[in-house]
Amino acid sequence: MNERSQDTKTMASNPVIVWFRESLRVSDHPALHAAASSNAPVVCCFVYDQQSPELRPLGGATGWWLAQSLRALRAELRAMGADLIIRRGPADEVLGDVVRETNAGTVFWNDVAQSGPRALAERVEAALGAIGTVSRIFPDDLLVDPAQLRGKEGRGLRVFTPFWKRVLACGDPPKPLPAPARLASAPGFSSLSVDDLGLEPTRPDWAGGLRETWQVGERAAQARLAEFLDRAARTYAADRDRPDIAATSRLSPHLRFGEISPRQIWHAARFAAAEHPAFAKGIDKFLTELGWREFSRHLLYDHPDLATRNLQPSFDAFPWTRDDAALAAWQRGRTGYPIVDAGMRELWHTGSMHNRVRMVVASLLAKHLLIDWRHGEQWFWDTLVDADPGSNPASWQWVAGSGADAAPYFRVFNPVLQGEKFDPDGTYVRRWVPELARLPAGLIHQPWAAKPLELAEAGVTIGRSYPAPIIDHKQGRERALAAYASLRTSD
DNA sequence: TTTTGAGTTGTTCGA
DNA sequence: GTCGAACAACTCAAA
Repeated sequence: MNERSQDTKTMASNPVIVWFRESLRVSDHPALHAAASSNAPVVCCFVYDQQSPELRPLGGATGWWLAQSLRALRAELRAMGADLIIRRGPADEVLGDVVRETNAGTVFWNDVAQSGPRALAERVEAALGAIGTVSRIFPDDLLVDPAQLRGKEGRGLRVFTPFWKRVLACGDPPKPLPAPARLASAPGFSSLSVDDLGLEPTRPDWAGGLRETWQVGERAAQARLAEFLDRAARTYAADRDRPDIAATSRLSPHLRFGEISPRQIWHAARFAAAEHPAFAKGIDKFLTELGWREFSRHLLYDHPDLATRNLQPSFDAFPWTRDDAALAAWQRGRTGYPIVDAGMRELWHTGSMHNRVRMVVASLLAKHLLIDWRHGEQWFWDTLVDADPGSNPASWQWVAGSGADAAPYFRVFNPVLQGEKFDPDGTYVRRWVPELARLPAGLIHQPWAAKPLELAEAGVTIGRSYPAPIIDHKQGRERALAAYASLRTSD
């Protein structure tokens, strides 16, 4: 009886809309939670917007991930009694259409604390306001609001350690919200299918490796976090730099699309550290990595053009070279440096690369090859499933030396030493560069130094089955140091 | 306001 | 093999 009258009342009220942006999940989703609490029918809407100039277009790999993530979200919502309405077009126009179709009085969404997405959201809010619709916006994608974390002269902090101390001093972020048990659904509005968005490759189908590698979606993200905290967090501090060991959380693409929130990660990690004191060190280190994501997005908040402009203006005079052949060799994993080639091939196949190796490949491109970091950033943007608008450009600038708290110019990675130090048995290289698999560990990171007999036994011919180094390390290093020195004398 | 100390992730060289 | 110093100077944050 009660239920029935409740239903009648609910059906009578106008629906509300939840605009899904980056938070492709149902738990700890402030906008969805608030919409569900209103007891009105909920229309969940995703707008694929390639037209609004405020948004950076997705890369290929993130596009593929988005398609999988939308399917997972739609399944979650259907299990709760609602559907996901997918539309395409400029978000302000599309949401206006959906409001008119549904007669909704309120649109809820989670904030994305970046100037582009915020500018778009402001246009949406204005368009909705013009037709008498209320917008309700909730903080979501960061632990701390960048506007609340200011240094002198109102600027954002540009050194990581004080930044992270300030974030920690803010105390725990809000506790994660539960997923709504069920949603009062509004019936049948037209929707595109995920296939209609054309986010997935057909010919050639380059996504096979991505499908093999990843389980996409909120449930997979939660499972991965639980598994990491249960097992790998214990050794994380010691092993996180080892690409040959599965020591990292691999949560970054899930975070990128908000399949899991930073608050959920924070609280789960703190809980695990309290349960297992032996994990505390690893977990602190892990949370620091969450801090780098936070730091990068705060930088992006203050510097919307982070992906295109040097944070240190002195770098505008840097003598980058143009070398399309070298860039292509780097992209394809044919530089002749095994650790670099392994990383670039891992990237192409899986849409990801171990963090340590990202630094090595980036250093080779920007320093040995003197190729503008923006080319590397764009390649990563297109090929990484976790390509993040903050982390990706901030990290590239960090390696190149033009960024915040950046690596000093004289820090040029030696790809042989890095390989020997972090992939000591050559396991990682053997996996991704199979033509070198039969070389012994002592030679696998510098095959050109092997004796003819050793190469013959391993079936390797330098220059034929595997390239000679694209540039001699010592020579490349000296050239890089000279280029960086020119910045200081040029003004 | 001025001063002071510090700043994710390295490499090389020479003792 | 191991160890410490040099590799620069600057910007940043906080006392």
